[in-house]
Amino acid sequence: MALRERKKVRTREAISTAAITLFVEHGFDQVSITQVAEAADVSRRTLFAYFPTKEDLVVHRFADHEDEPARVVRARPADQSPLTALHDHFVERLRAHDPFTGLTDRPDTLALYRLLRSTPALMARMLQFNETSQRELAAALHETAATPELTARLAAAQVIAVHWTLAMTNFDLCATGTPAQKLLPTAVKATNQAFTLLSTGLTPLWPAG
Amino acid sequence: MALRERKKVRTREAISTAAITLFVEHGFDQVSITQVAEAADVSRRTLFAYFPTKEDLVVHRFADHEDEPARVVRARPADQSPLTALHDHFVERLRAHDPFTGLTDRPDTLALYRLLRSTPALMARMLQFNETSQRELAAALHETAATPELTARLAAAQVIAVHWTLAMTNFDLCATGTPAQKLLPTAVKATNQAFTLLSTGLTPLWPAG
DNA sequence: TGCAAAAGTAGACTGAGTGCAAGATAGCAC
DNA sequence: GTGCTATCTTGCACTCAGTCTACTTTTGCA
Repeated sequence: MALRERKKVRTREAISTAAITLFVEHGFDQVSITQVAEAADVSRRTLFAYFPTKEDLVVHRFADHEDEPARVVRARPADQSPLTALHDHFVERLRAHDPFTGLTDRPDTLALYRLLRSTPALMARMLQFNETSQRELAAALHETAATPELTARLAAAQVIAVHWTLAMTNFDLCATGTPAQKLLPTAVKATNQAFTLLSTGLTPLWPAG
Repeated sequence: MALRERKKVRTREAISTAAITLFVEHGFDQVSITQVAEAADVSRRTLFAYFPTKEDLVVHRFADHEDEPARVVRARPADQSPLTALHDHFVERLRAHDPFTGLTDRPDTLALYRLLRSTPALMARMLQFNETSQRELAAALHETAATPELTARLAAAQVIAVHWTLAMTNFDLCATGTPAQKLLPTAVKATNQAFTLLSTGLTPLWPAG
């Protein structure tokens, strides 16, 4: 990688780190873009060349996971159902303590999550990621599992909604301070329950008409 | 109702109408708050007394429906399952051409929807409504259907996601210009399919492991 | 008619984000 | 090394959303 490229990566990282550090310490709304730029030792204008909005300074760290569900469905073995693939993958990421699942020990990741949850503007941005995930997952289901378009969209919406609910629930558990290792069994059980619910539907919950 | 109250209602309506008219005509981002205030013949500061943000000028029209799913679940007969109540209610609103379902003929409502869909900031705000709906529905399920908290949250997330998907699908159909009456059978069929999916789960779609 | 509370207004201010034009730096030729 | 070019960076001025404060007008009610 050339010097120019390396510098860009370093600058980007410096800006993001400075931003998150300040935001975590003083709150998202209490820190201005100008302060972030000063802390990262770049001009305000350069900061905007790297991150289009203030929110992106934080949420870009989650952008990689946007198309994860779609990728998982596309990469599954031919004889595996999409739902099983998604289920297995989530449990696997859970065991790896992937922050993507909401289950994590790392203090900086916990602080980042706390920042997200307590800042409406950031949550709104995260929900937009979910929309993208959903659209891509729907496409993947439509193309690889011979699912009609409307059905694929409905299924994708359900899966992503469940995904998000699980992640937020896991984070809330972690936020109490309990070590992730100790919470893993609970989290796995919740995941299994959630995917069973997706798989067998809501009728078993409320059998009556 | 006293004069003061009537005036407030009228002013609020005038501001909102002026805003939506301008936004529909020129686009949300192309119209400034100042222009809206001038069109409604109030000061900028007064406008902000009625609507906290620019987005709210548009989306406040949907705010009433935020707790509709929760209300439906709470108001259902004792022997009816929550899912049936939600299903019946959605079909009923569909037959009434309630804009809430995305199925509508009225040109101004269609224009409003088009505005929403083409403006990311407005869509983001709508998704926040969904979050609230979801939280309230979860509470209603937890309290009236003896559903454990996590289960209630998961179910609520699924229902609201499906709701939103149906509404957007219906709107997309209406946006082509077809009269709502003609689309009703399709929309009802889609709704039935969606609630069946919720009810019996995703396994029937992809039977293999 | 008079008075208190509510509603509206004017104008200055902060902070996010953009456009532009000039300056600094990396890559590459020679 | 020297110079040329493309890219990166910067400063400055600008627009617009949203807030604060202090002031005027209007309404409800005695």
